[in-house]
Amino acid sequence: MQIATWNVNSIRTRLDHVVQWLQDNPVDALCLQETKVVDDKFPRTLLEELGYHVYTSGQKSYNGVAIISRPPLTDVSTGFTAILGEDVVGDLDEQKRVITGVIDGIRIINLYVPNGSAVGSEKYEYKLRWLKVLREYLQTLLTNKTLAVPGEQVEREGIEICICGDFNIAPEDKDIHDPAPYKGRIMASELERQALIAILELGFADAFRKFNQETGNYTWWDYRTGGFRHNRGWRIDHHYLTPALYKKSISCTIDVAPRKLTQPSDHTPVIVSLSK
DNA sequence: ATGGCAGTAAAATACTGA
Repeated sequence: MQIATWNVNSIRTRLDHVVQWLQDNPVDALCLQETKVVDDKFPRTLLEELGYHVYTSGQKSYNGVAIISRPPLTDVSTGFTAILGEDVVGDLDEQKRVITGVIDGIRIINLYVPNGSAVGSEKYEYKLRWLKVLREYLQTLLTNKTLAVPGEQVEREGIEICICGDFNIAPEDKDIHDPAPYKGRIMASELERQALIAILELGFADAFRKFNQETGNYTWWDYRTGGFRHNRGWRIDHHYLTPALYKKSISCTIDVAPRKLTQPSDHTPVIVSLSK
């Protein structure tokens, strides 16, 4: 079982790259972020012709997530509200950043965590609030096995979980090419890292760091500063696994090839492989 | 300290990203 994550920065602009990549890397599931398109306009045909099922939660211009899955997903839901209810979630589902479904007993949760703009900004507060609700969402999926519908008990599938996506957080300084100037700044601030740790303490582990402890491994490079050419990047796209899946993981690799293409996304795919 | 580049919506710039 291979599960990949890739922030494509517009699926319509990057469709050729995604189709080519899936032909070269026939993963079981590909989680996309920043699709930037409403569901009706999502370019699904070529992906379906490759033999994939397409599940989307999109909006105009911004955000948007999708799961491209070879077997059909079961128990698909989008947003936090489906699991937590409106009272807890408030307006957080207006931005389309969450989609989940189950294959082979594994719940895949595809996330596009808010960027947060700058520490101290309104968007930063939104990011922290979003991460707090994400923790509740994951806790509910891990433990309660119930839907948020009052009085209704629903047995949920897929208690083993693979969270993946664009977290917009570098967990450690070694995930940043040059951490010093970014100390305390967006994607590296203490409160963001603490919020991520609080989530991982529910029982998730970083698949990539099981296999590689080195710095210099990045998943995003800034368009503006020739970042990729100089490998001035950040590792902000992650897979987090529950213990049984973590044990079963046999590799987690960053594929830098798509970042070298013309007109690339600023992110590149990350793939986790799980043994049977 | 700011902008660099890129995508979207829309028709020129404004907004957002990270």
